[in-house]
Amino acid sequence: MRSTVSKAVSAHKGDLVAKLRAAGLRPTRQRIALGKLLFADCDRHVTAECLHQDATRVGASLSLATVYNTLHQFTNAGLLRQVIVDGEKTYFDTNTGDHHHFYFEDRGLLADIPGDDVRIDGLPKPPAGTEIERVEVVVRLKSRD
Amino acid sequence: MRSTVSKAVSAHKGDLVAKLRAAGLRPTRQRIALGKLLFADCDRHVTAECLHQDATRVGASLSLATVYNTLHQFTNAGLLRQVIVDGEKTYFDTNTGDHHHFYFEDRGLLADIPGDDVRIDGLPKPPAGTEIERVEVVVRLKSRD
DNA sequence: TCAATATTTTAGAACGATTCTAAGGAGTTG
DNA sequence: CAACTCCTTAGAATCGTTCTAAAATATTGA
Repeated sequence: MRSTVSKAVSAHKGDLVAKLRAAGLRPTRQRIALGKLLFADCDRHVTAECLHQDATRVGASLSLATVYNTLHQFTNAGLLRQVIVDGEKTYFDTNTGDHHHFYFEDRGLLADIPGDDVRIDGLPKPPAGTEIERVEVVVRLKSRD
Repeated sequence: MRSTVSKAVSAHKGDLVAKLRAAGLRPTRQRIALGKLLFADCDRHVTAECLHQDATRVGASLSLATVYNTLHQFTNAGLLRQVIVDGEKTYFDTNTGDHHHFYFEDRGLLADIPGDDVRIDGLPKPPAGTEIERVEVVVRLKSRD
């Protein structure tokens, strides 16, 4: 038995390697470590900085530059999606499906709103020569005193 | 009838001074110059950098730091609204009413979508202890080839 | 009007997230 | 294993934005 970390991690190492290969990315130690953190359990919303901390905490030693590179490679491969809600930092969402977000401004945290529940009507058609790439809804929340 | 939008600029200097005073801001040369650029004609979506260029172009000489300060002061006073659609830079919108945006990703430009036309249904209620500050819809556009 | 006081402006330094560089390390293929 | 290509990395560089503290300007009251 190799990994004591969990009895049933949802992303087996084999799956992850296949996933990387399918994306044209070599399954390096660093990418596997990050992939495990990102795709093992439930959906996540991470920044480069916090993923780097996670990795360090788990004992994987890799540079911040690698985290940035990897997040972008994963995003280009369609494994992640970038979410912009805050001018300071960029978030990456492991949920690449159609959905929207709650943003907790106080704490700088994101949470998914399932896309099926939300309907948007009355959008004008896009200006000539352009087409819609995506419609993003962000519900900005503040904590109530 | 005070303002003929045409030859007379819609924001008379006097109005602007009153507006600044009402916001608790002294009507300095710099704030008046920026106020004229921002509130004179139609709604605008500016970045600090581009407003600074505008000001320079018009012959008002002020520092970039002042543009930043002023944009934030105007925002705090409710005269502007901040829009975040791009990790690189922050936009300020002279339309402070309820409305949404088209974002032209190629060109980095924003355009208003009147809020009345758009309806959003099926939003879950916010988590306990929080309340909605604002719901923002961004329609990301790409130019069609 | 002028002096006294409070606010603003500003140049330049500082900052923080992100990207770049170029050199060494690691995965792959035969 | 050799040869090749791709990846990682430390550190420098970038860029938008904020901070600093000193000089400039607006306001107030006499």
